[in-house]
Parts: sequence; structure tokens; C-alpha cells
Amino acid sequence: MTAAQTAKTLLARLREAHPDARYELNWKTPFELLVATILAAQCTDERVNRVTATLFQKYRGPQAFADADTAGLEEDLKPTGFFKQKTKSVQAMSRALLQNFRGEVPKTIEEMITLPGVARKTANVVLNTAFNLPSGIIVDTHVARVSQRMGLTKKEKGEEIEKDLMKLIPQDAWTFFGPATVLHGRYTCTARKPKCDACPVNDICPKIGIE
DNA sequence: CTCCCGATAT
DNA sequence: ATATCAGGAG
Repeated sequence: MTAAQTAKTLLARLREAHPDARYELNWKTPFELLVATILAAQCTDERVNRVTATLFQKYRGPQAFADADTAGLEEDLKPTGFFKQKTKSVQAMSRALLQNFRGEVPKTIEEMITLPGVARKTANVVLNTAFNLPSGIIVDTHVARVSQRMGLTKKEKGEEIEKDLMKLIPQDAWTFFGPATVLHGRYTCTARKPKCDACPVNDICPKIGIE
């Protein structure tokens, strides 16, 4: 079975298993999603949602984050881990947004990745989810792992994996494929002890790297 | 390549 | 005890 065939079948099975896959981060505006996605690095959505529930009451919009007391914001972000780094990213991103984009989240990936703390993964989450734009394919740790195990890529770097996936998945499916594959990786094709018995693509998976 | 950070699963 | 978790910067 070729990688193209595997990808096509994976996409079809994901549509059955996760028909309305979407990100589990809570947000009301594209800016809120951008902040939440920065906070989601190495942290579960559940914990991010717990923090943002009060965070977005306290700081409304990029100006509030730009003006925020740094030590106070660090305290607010502490439960998400990497809190000093994330505080720096969120404040620098907010200031860049105000200076270069009139405080509005830009709608192209080229503009998005000029923002501090924002690389392709974060940019694709916001563009795919908030604006429904197929700017690329979200490649996080889950998408990377699933793609490697299924033989869709031999690459290690997220950007390289994304290139391979963009050739294998039709563009009109990009915004679905990312979130659906994240769910598949999170709950079925887990990093440790993958649940192959309960996997919807068990029959076509080459299981690369799984003992 | 290392560093940033803490909670949870194994 | 340690690998891993909705990563990105220096």
C-alpha cells in the first residue's frame, strides 16, 4: 500500500471516528485563540482552559496584555508551565500585533509567523480554526507521531512533515485532518502503549517504530 | 542543540 | 524514576 493510499484511507476513517473534530481550547475571538494556543505548548487543553477562563476576564484584548504587569501575568500563567517564556511571548506578540497589524490577528501564515512566539503550528491552529483557512496542516507532537507510524513521512521536523502531508492530503481536508489526527493521537495512537486493538486504521497501519 | 516549567501517566 | 505533554526561541 502506498503512502497516498494509506493517507486516503486514514482520512476516510478519521471522518467516521471524529466527524466533528475541533480544537478543545475555549475562545471567543481569534486573539483569544492565539493566546490560548501559545499557552498550550507542552500543556493539556484542559489546564489551558482553566487558566483562560479567568485570564480573558482580567485582560481583554492585546492592549491589556501589552500593558499588563509582567510579574502579575507570570503568576496568572504559572499553571500552564514554561510561564516565564509564555509571558514573554504573549506580551511581545500583543505588542507586535498592535504595532504592525492594528491589533488585529493577520490572516496569512507569512504574517502570522512574524509574531514572537508564533511558528507554523500555532499559526495553522489559529488560521484553520478561527478563520477556517487551509493555510497548512497543523503538525504537533501527535500529528508527527501518527504520520511517522503510518509511514506518511520519514521526517522528524514539523515543517518537513507538514510538507509531506500537504502532498498526501487534499487541501480542502487540511482544516479537518489536523484536529482529527490530534484527537486520534491523543486518545488512540498514544505515545506510550498505543491502543492498536481499538484503532480504526489498525488493518492498514505499518506500525513503524511500534514494537 | 539546549532551555524553559510543572503535572500526570507509566 | 522518567517520559511525555496541542512548541518555540536563542
